[in-house]
Amino acid sequence: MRRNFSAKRQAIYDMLINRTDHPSATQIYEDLKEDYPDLSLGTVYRNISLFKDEKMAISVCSLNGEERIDGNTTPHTHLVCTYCGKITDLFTNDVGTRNNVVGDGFIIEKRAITYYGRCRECDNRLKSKNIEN
Amino acid sequence: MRRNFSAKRQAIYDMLINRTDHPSATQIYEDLKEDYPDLSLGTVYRNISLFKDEKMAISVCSLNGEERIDGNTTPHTHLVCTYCGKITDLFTNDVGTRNNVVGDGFIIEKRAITYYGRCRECDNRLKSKNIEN
DNA sequence: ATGCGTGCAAATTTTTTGCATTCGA
DNA sequence: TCGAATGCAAAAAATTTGCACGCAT
Repeated sequence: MRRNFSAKRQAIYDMLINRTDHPSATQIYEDLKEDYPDLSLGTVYRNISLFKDEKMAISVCSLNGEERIDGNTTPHTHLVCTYCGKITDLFTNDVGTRNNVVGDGFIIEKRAITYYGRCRECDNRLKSKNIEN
Repeated sequence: MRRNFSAKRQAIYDMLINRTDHPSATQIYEDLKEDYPDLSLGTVYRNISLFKDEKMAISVCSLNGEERIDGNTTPHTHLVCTYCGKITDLFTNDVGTRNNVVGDGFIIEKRAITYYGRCRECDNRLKSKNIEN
């Protein structure tokens, strides 16, 4: 399938890359409404889904019922403020961890490490499919 | 507010502790329906929300539109299979990372580190509130 | 008796989807 | 021109909430 990279798709992607707060679909929609008054929320969701499929974006977490998206797939750490909902990035050179304080004064209450991938069963299933086909 | 730990609340909590697959609200509901035919989905959501408030449970991630919950608040790593939706735990003694393979043959495609807590602004706000009151 | 916990159902919010139309290579 | 991308609105799915009733202390 040939793919067009439309102006709106580009704008949505730019937002994921340029905004530092890892917006939700609705936040992207609200923001782009100004420049693209005829933008549809469905389009935002459709493109986010596409970006995730193509590994151009990832889900950071679910916060207050909204999924938050990051267009930066470079390995880095996320700082999620559960009080105001702001999400920032922490790159290794920012690390100055003393007493659970990192980056620009962010206070860690909970650390989470999550690996996304495929379990042994799914890996086997995928392998055998490749052989059959 | 004094709190009763009702049979249903206990059953929901047990499910979060005993099930190893980190179920969603709907999954818990379906499962408990057998033993508690009059259970309400609202009750499951209300209790999950309560457990999160009291730090007895955490949100693992949002997978296929459903928030997945863990009642084990001990620090550990989550292995999320994005193919079948299974989520397992990895404790440090399981770690045998060679070539992105960990635990029981789980293949890592993406690593995510997330710190939950409070940003500097919110921390300041909370502090000054405590002084005022 | 008091008030927390729940069922039920409605309401709200988030996300997905079908279809006709528009857009872009 | 032709299929991809979108708008729109309806639908589906997930989550929250109001209210009256039940249950535990």
